[in-house]
Amino acid sequence: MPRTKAKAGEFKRSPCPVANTLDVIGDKWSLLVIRDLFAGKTIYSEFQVSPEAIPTNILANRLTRLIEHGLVEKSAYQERPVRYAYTLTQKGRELGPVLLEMVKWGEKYFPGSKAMMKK
Amino acid sequence: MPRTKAKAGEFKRSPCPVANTLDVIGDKWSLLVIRDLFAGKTIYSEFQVSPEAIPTNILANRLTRLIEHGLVEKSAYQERPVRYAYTLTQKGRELGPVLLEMVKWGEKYFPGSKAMMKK
DNA sequence: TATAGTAACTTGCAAAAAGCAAGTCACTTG
DNA sequence: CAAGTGACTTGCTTTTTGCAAGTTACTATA
Repeated sequence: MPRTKAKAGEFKRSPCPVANTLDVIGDKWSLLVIRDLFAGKTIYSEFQVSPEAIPTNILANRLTRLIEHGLVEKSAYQERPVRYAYTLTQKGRELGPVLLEMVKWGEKYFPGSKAMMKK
Repeated sequence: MPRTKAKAGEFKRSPCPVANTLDVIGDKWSLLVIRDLFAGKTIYSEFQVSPEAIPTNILANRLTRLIEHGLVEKSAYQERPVRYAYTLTQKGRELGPVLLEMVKWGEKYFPGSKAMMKK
């Protein structure tokens, strides 16, 4: 029997804001999806063609997780066939500074790497 | 046959600084160890008593990874018995701003969470 | 109308990483 | 010399990843 699905934020492993933040975005992929959203990408296939080549099942999983945590919204932008656009919520956009600091650090310590983020 | 051990930074999944940064600290635990180092912790047992209760094998693994990536240094601070102190390198300390932004975001979106980081 | 194509996922399964408990090693202390 | 302690390591089960193939709902073409 699968265990009961936990709602976003229901369990906390600690009272530390860093730990709580990591429980939402602490993995190899979530912040890359958010980076793409900042870069203006909105549809499934756009995320797939990023240079890191995220596996499709992981992408689907991360998008629903980000929605559950309230960082991303999904809305149909056309019918027949229905197509969805993913966009950042205010909560998601407020991760911009985190991303920005990672860009700075990454550009400094991985020479040759270069951000392509929109502001 | 186990595959050849990759040196830190040898392979890159993309030219993006965010992706490269995540390859170093993109998991649930690494930044918590770094947080503890910022908080002044230096020895193994101190990291273990943090509220998140990191499993001992994961702690050992993360410390060596952080050393391999040049974010942390290990030095004996006493002989008989030999005891080691872990400290941040300059490269590691420069992750401070990333941590700081996570603290801000976490404090905003996880009411009740409160940072205990030293500056 | 049948055939092919496409976007957006879902499913199945093997491999890698995480997590828990117990064990080891080098000492120190009573 | 028996017990204790800090710092890990090992073994094993569970969970998460990652790859590939399959599915669904349409559209476009012959």
